[in-house]
Amino acid sequence: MTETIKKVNKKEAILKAALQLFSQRSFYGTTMPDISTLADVGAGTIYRYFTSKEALVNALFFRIMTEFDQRLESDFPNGMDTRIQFHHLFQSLWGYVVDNTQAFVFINLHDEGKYLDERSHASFDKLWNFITTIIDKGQQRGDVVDLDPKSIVSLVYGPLIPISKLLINHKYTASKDFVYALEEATWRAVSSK
Amino acid sequence: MTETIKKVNKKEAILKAALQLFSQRSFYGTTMPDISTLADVGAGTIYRYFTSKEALVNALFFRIMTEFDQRLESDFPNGMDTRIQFHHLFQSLWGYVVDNTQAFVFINLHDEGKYLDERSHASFDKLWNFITTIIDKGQQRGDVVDLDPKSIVSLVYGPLIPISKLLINHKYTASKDFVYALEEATWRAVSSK
DNA sequence: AAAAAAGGAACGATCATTCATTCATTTATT
DNA sequence: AATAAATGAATGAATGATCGTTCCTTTTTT
Repeated sequence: MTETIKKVNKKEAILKAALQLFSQRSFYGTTMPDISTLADVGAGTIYRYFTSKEALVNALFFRIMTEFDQRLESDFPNGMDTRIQFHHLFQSLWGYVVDNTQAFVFINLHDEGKYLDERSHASFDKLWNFITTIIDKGQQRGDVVDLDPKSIVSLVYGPLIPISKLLINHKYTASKDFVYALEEATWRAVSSK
Repeated sequence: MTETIKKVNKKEAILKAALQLFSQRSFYGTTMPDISTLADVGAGTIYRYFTSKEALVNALFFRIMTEFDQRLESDFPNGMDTRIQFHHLFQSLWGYVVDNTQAFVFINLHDEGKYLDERSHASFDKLWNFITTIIDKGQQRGDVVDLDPKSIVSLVYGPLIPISKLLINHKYTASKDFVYALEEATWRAVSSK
């Protein structure tokens, strides 16, 4: 199975290099030779795994969004009350950004790119819709303030964008206590009480 | 003075076109021919006003950050209490984003670009530092929750990033009442009480 | 030995930028 | 006032560099 392992290694090396460069320099600011050099593969090898630069960015975007969404949706406390659900949402959101800062920067740098295909857009919408649904149910129970769900999702998700830039530049450290204090502050904004 | 007027018009046409294209397609995704076509000037004309593509993006970034900062700092209620200062901050922040959505998208798409010079970085830091100072003083008075100022600034500034993307796509309308309700929600997060 | 994978030189396209030239306006000369 | 000379803003074809991609060759695997 050396063959398969190598194949996987090459493909993963390309995706890893692409993530690093796209998150630092953006899609158009990154060249295929840049990626092949960092991945330590020949320029032509990339095209054995991805039909084009666009196909590569879409494969990466879709994979990252799917992993992100799974992290939010897995172990979600479906039966529990709103505050507990919010706790799970907030902590898994912050947990993902702390553990995958580069991926989160990549997402927010590219989510409006015209090179993204339908599948990529759908994967982004899936995560956004999941958060919206949680907020929506909280509102139906009367636990979440009666505001446009889009605003509330932005209130929860938005702060992570500047935070992820600080994390990348090592100008921020997200300790457990820290994140919990921010959860409480955000809950104060979102709660109906 | 026809000459001067024409000069100003060309320069402004170039900056206007550059803002539109950079905010839609990013710096590297926009070509100089793209800009000259949209501005309705010859390709070489851009180089009469800006020495390079980098000089153009820096001129634009600096101008936009300076205008944004002036909007926040002008008429700021320096003597007043924290809640009133927060009201002014929040409303001028949202007011700017609603009136200059394209500019705000441009800022957040390019603020980490390696093509930005020292002057551009300083203009970004100036705005960020202004907000930080307001939060800091509120904390000293005991009115603002005792959290890292960077987190609090992100809590106030961050939500505007997804909101600006929704505004660009005409999927969000920011009415007066709406923004005021969000101000109150955000104040609940930020307030020490 | 045959087949698959990998490599990288080479290709046409397109990039940022340059520069010789045009042309409208101002200044100088009569 | 009329005309000629000078100016400099504007242009866009041309340039060298670099892009994404291809394809022939070499290496590795079976």
